[in-house]
Amino acid sequence: MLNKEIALIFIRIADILEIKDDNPFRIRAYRKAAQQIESLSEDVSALRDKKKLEDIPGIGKDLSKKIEEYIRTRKINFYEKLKKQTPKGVLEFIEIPGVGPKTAKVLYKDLKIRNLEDLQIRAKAGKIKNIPGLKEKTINNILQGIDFLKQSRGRIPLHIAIGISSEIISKLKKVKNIKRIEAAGSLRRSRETVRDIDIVASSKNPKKIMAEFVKVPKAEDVVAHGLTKSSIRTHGNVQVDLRVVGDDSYGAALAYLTGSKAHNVRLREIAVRKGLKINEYGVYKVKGKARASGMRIAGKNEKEIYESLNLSYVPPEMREDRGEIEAAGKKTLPKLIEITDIKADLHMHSEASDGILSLEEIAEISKKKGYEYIVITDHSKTLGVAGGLSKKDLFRQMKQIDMINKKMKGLRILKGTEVEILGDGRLDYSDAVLKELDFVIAAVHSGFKQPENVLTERIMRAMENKNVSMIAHPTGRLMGVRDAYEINMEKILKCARDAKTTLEINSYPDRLDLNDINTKAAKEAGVTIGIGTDSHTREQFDNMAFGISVARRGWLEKKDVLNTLNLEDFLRKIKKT
DNA sequence: GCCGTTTTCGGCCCGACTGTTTTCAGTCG
Repeated sequence: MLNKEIALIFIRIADILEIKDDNPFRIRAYRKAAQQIESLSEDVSALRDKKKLEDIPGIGKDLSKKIEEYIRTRKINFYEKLKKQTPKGVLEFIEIPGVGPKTAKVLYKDLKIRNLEDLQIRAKAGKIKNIPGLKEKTINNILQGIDFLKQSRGRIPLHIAIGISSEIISKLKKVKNIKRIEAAGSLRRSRETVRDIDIVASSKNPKKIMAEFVKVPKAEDVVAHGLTKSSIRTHGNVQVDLRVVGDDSYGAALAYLTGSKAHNVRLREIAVRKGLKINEYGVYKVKGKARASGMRIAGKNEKEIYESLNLSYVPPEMREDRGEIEAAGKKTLPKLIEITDIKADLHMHSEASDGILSLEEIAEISKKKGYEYIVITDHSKTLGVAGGLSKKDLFRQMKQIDMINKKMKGLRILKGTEVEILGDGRLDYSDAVLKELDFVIAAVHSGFKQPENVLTERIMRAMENKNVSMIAHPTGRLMGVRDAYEINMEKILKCARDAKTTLEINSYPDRLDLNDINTKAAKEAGVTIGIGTDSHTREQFDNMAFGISVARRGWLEKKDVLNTLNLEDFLRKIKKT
């Protein structure tokens, strides 16, 4: 996929143009284009072949030419030229919190500082002097920002962020006069990682809330402390922002802080066209030409904000400017799947392979979860490191499951496996063995570096096997450890649909695989999705919520997901003949 | 650089907080 590479280049171009003080709208055009390209499920090369590059919103004549140039030559001349004009270290400067293009420019142009190290040394030595706008406090902030950047580049996983935010929210809920409070931002949109945590609250006494917020035990230091807006940094170096508004503005503030930015900009553009103005306090009728605040027509809750624009309410997970605005205008938004729609967990490991729970324990917990059925899917023999089951072990487990099912009421355990897809696409058990099972998951755990066509063929061969019901974690990524392996997703999706093989959303927080974008593409291709937790321990059963988040971000409805079916329909649906 | 039921040119979303100012620029979301 070249999409990511091209998106990154466009972001870099925007960064450099910003430092060069170029036309801000031109800069925005590059950023918007990058965001749209990242959201594509189809490879840009495929779109180029169909001559559809200019159909991408935000891509016009010029940018489509640049994309074509990159596909052809793996380079964009314009970018290469820009890079030559800007020292590499300078681009790092704008990643420092509190340092933007203007300061970065001063640092390299007036002070001739080349990189982060250099900056840190000279700032510490007190050698940054006599520069307008750069006094002691700012320099201190820059030094702190560098520390921050060095400690934690990048984003934190969603589940960690949820832990931090719920702890802070439960503390603040106890403060007198607080009316409503919840997490907003990318956390509320359930992005797989978040950069910082945004919390919104309503109260008659914001000052009091602010005072409590900046001294929560989690706070390492206070980044900003204002009347309605404050930021802290936690011991784990995560920034948390709190915004407090009056209760009549709560919905507006929540929508504003939930974003995404791209989604909000679209909303505001629609508002302008209707003679309205949206800010974090509400929706206002604009009087005459003056932008002075006119009559307020919405703001108490999010729903009335969308209604004031004649749009359906958009669930937070969809607010990415990936077509939801258009669908909300046409009132054709999908009714997203809920966690209560789930009737089964399709992917679970017992102590027989690398899990720690017995079959009985798994059954007990699953019953408590309200599931109607589950599938036990231990590893197959070749995956020795994970205690893969020999054929003999597998048959023993099947017998054991029969016995438990006989005794147990209210839950049916199905016999399954997570069978290895071997290097050449053969499976780790013979068809004669596999056909004895109710539900077969096949997965790749080796040979990640095979060339794209080999890996794609390998998975397709597995999908075409009559006994294979589902492919687990289809792209193999492990966040923070390794990227997805190279496969041709378009071919995989087509094959999955034709072979009637389900693709998994693996709910394990480091996997979330398929991801949101591939999930949406799968739905559009007519592929059935199954959601599994890949549980090895008791706690991991709860990860289903993360799988549901991905499904919702991929626009899935109940009918798109295999394990929302009751047992009877499920068994009928997975028959491939 | 993109885009068009007001336009192929002239628009392009909106406000809070900080630090260093003395009325505001820079940064952030």
